Amino acid sequence: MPELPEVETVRRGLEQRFVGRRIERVEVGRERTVRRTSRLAVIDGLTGATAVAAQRKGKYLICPLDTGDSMMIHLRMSGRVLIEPTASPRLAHTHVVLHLGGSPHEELRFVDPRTFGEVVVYAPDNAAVEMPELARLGIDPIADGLSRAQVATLVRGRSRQLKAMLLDQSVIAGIGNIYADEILHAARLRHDRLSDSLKPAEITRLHHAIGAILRAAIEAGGSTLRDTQYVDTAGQGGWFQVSHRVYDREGQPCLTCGRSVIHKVVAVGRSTSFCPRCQK
DNA sequence: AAACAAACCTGTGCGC
DNA sequence: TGCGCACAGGTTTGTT
Repeated sequence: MPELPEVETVRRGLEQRFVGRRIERVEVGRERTVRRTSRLAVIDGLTGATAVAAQRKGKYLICPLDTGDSMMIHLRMSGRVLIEPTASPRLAHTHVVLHLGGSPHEELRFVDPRTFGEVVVYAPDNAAVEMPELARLGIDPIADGLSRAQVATLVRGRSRQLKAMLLDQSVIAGIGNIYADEILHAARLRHDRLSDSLKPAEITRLHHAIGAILRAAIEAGGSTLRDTQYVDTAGQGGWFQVSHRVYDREGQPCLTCGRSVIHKVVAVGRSTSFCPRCQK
């Protein structure tokens, strides 16, 4: 599912192929995708506008517009942003279409089978009211940078299970289930270790793992799993899944030590995979 | 403060 | 082969 590396890959696609192109016409199919505001608000807010940048905060995509408003897109679990030729057939569950100016004739398509995703047009000056969750986001390890000292502060300031802490967007923004498991494996730490129990060397490993895993995943264009349909704006999948060392590898040998990878459902009902030998 | 559950959806993959 | 059902997951909200 789209987490920081996947969303960052989409952001780069928007930067290259969406920013600077006037939105000539807007179609909103399913109202649920624009439930935050309304069909009319999104059509009015985007028609004639041009995105001046493509930004990312955690898993949120934000495009400031030349009108002064901003467009927010969240992919949630099954959302996709595709930029495709106007003449090409649209996928099922295409809920929002932005016809782009210039050539070639292309349109931005928001596709989302499970309809958890959102497209919002809001006024940045009023973000505290219209997009309150943005203000609650914690540090983005890539966009903001995350120092070892900051990680030390985060883990010492609370007594939480590490996986729950990594998944908490108000602590660190952008990590989801896949990268939480991969980061913890790389750091050789169990998901249920309490944050305030980490020794200095373990904090160092956690800090390093967060940056290393996320950067490698971005480099690989994210993870495309067999059951998910994550693709970038050009419709291409990522390939970081071939580098997963524990996620979705239940019963297979740990690539570090050979011990069978364990799978269990932990807090928040999230499936979790880890190596019982490498991770302590 | 932290853990836990439920809710929102629908395509997929499994067991029978 | 066909059917039904558990499952997947990001985030918010409410409860323990």
